[in-house]
Amino acid sequence: MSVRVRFAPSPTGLLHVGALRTVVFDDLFARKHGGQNILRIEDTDRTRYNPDSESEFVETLAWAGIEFDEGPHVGGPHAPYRQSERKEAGIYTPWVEQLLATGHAYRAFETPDELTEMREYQQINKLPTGYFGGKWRDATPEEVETAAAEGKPSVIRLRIPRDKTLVMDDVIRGRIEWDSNTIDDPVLIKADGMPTYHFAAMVDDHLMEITHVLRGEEWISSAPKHVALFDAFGWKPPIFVHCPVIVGADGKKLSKRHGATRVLDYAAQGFMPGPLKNFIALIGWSPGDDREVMAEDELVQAFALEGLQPSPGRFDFEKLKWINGHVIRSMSPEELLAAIQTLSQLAHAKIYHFAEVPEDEGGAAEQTKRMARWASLERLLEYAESDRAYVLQCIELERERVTTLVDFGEACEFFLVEEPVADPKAVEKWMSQEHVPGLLMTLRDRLGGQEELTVQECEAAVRAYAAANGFEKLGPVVHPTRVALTGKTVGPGLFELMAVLGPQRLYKRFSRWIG
RNA sequence: GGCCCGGUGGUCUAGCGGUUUAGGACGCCGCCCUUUCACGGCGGAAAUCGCGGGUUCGAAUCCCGUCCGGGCUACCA
Repeated sequence: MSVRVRFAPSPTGLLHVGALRTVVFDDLFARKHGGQNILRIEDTDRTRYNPDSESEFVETLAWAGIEFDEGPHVGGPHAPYRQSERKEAGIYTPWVEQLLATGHAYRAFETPDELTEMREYQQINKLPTGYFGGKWRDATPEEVETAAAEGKPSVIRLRIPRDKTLVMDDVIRGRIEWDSNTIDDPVLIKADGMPTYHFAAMVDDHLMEITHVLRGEEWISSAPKHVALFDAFGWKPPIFVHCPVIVGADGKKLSKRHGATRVLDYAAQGFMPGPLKNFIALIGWSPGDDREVMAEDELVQAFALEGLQPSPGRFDFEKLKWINGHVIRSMSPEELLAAIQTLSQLAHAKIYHFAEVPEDEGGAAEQTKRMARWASLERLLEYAESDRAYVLQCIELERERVTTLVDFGEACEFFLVEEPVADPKAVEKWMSQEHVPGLLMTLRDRLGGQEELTVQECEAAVRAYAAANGFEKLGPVVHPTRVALTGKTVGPGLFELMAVLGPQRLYKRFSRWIG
């Protein structure tokens, strides 16, 4: 039987990096085995439903380049793929009836208040909390009928068998056992008629012929309920793979405090899908050897459940930056320009850079910075429309000193503006020396009038000046020239940058500094 | 409180009883390259493998205990 996995998010909010990693594993695993990856929307909680959530998922997954073989947007043999729609279609009803008929499930008529009271009593008396079947688990059919006739709202619970050992074989951790007496009876159908996760997800996994369930380790605790459900139906459970969670720098669950958790925020900041997925896959998984930076195909080939790790991993932003920059350096200027263009079309990218920033994340100052970064990037793109070749050369020179796509905007800025803003410190340090006006004039006269320039010509001119004026080291010649041309003390090699700027820009920029 | 999961340098990890003076990567430090910053190269600091007991000729690797961290304990997923 071919491998079938599913990504089953609940549309309650954003798609965060932890969820992305789960899909990445699903995707890698399915592709490795030529199987199918299915998207299923678990929208059984009406109170937490967020109408924007599904489009967030779609946008994020599209950005990440993860495609599904079946799902709400591509259809498939097991449609519909939204649980609310499946409920409407009556898919769950016969299965509940079956459980009721076979005695594996029962109706319970407690009100929420009664349940709260019960839980408080259990906590005070240090008993395990949960519904272990007070009056309704063992109620007579007559009692149930009476309550139903009175129109009392009820839920349907699974009757967890007593005095049994419930077993789940987890691929990562092996066999895990529970004394069934410690497992309370889970609600299968809520009073509003909607199925719970416990019920809908398991029934759907069975109906959709899911072979492997990859989910977060926070699900381990409810796994015995799930295996009991499969037992009740007499179904063979899927293979469970409980992936370790990704935590923040403090070891706690990843949250806003550690920076972005929203995948689209990373996209907006100029991280590319390949490196992000690569990086994230390495938290909790390893190919078993020393490989780290891998191409998509290589990742697919290398992926194996055996490489999964049981312990939670931390999200190391520094390493993400490294891998993103590393991949940037392996790309051609054309590919980079295309990637920047794609980024500029990502709706969330612009939103991110203009959105108000909360005080604890930098506030207004940070927002101003982001807006400036975005403006620089747009300027780069705009310039590329009129002089694509020039922009490509700029990208090539800056490629090895950026870590994200967005960085290219500010990195290339001095190439693109008429008059680069000069860093006052740089000016103070290099421009007040006596020889500077003469130096700039010499270079301007020698290079500024040419048709075009090669790197060699630029280098020759600078070296000639140094030799003619008795400079043994190039520094005092190079630095002022760089400041005159770029306004900065850092950047690409001077000769390369001069050649790219070209004679006309050189002429203008030198002239600014000559009386 | 109960049940469950986890524990190799700061971080991600390799390791599955002996070839290990515990390997790689990020980060950090230094050197080299060099006109700067970076990239790249080289080198370094950094882990008594949570701790304590066993088992064994031999344990990070197996067993038990213990501590610490985390999850669940909802008519949420």
